[in-house]
Amino acid sequence: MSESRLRFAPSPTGNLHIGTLRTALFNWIYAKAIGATLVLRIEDTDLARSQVEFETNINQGLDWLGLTMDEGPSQGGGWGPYRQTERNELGFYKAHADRLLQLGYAYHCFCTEADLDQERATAEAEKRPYVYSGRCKALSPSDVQDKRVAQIPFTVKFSVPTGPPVRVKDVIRGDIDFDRSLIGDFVLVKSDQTPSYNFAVVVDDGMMGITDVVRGEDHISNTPKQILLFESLGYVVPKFAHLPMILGPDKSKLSKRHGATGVTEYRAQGFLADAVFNYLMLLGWSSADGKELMTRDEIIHRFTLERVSKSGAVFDVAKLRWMNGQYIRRQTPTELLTHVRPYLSDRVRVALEALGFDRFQAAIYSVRDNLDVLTDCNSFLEVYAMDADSWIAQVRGYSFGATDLTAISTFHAHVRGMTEWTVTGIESMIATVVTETGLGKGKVFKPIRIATSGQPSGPHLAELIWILGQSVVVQRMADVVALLNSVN
RNA sequence: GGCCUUAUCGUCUAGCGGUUAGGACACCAGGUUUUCAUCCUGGUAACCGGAGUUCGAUUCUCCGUGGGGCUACCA
Repeated sequence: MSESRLRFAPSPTGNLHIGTLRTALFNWIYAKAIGATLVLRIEDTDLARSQVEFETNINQGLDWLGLTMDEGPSQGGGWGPYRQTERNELGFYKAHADRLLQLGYAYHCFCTEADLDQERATAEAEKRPYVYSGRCKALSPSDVQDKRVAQIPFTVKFSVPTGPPVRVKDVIRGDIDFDRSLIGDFVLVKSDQTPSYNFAVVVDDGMMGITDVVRGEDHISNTPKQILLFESLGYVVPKFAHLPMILGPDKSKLSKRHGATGVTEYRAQGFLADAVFNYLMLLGWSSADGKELMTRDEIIHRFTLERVSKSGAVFDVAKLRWMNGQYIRRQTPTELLTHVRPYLSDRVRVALEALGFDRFQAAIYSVRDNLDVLTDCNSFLEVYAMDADSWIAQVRGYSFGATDLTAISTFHAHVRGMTEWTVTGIESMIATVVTETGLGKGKVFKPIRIATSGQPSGPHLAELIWILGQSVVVQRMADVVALLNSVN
């Protein structure tokens, strides 16, 4: 049993994003691969943007993908609470800030936003990189006391100690050095007395015993700050692994302007959780044996951080759709029915349910090769849902020739006389029609297909006829024969 | 602007000094199928540029160039 503890730490400031989900996925897989505990921590310190509904959405997304968490707000665990607002109420961050203040690693800063803007503007005018001047560090204890008594708003800032470059040891990217003089003193506690992101992360990772941090590449430049904090606080610095970014077609960070980014949207479009899971794993990681279609277990057994790539990956919906189709085709009739059912339009669903369970299931299974996403199902299932009026209207649209009439009437005679209604029976019956009429396959199948379904293409003909049912087919053939005779 | 990072077919990627540079998606062409689709077979298509190291660089080093991220009292 490994002592490793990983964490997935989303902030509920929006619906679960596909990129965030990817991070969760890699954490989950890695946790399974090394037998680690995976913690869900809700980073809701941004009071203005955090909302409960987003946390709900995140949980739903994780559930959908089957990304179970070992500890978290709803799972509980011995290292809670798991929401930063709750941890703040317990004074965790305040205690750590006080400790840093006492140790001299932090100081009170009374600079206003305007002060800081000015510093920034000056730096820019002088074309020199901006770092906070640290002027409040020079305040004497009595000055600080006076300002606090006067209730002047303040932040607590970390005083970056001088020293050699901070080295981030990244499992995926190797060592990355950062010059401390360029880091600049940064905010630990905001003026509303909530912790800043970098501070909260370190306090929580430290307190929760996190050993491995797997997160997006966009956090790399935060890492030196966090390392400094871990060290100042006396916590063991965890191992870091920064995942490459997921990009839009224009190669910039995947965002809303590229289209759907919400996990919920992909579910709504009819993507299967397994397909999304598999596809997302292939964005920035590949198995040593080159296999692409893999079950979760197969991925777990093959996964290593060493095989994660370093460059960003463009999200390609076309490949996701292909993969989804592959997963759809691997479903059993029962599984497919379960997955397709929620996507059926009311009209199609009612019509199909009227066929009885067996034919309902068979109807859905008969169109599986046509589906890329589940929402495609309605258009392909339309043949089964067509009422007599629209069927006859379709049939009238075609001009049948003499051989067509022969094929249809011969078929009519046989189908009427069938005593056992099975797909194989229908297949051999159609074969009989072919030999009996002496017409080629094409000259028989096509008119029969149009006469029975009103469509020039669709599911396998014998299956189609079986699902439509004997009475419907016989009735339709009688109607078509009558129609054609009246026209001639 | 500064810091960090990255660079193989259009896209996802394999490659870890010597390969006909491989696979997948997409695309194109055949085939199977009563039809659409599926499926099968084949094809087009890539090492960003320049120096260096080396007998030999896609691979190692440096410099460019392109891309990306960060640069907040957002996470």
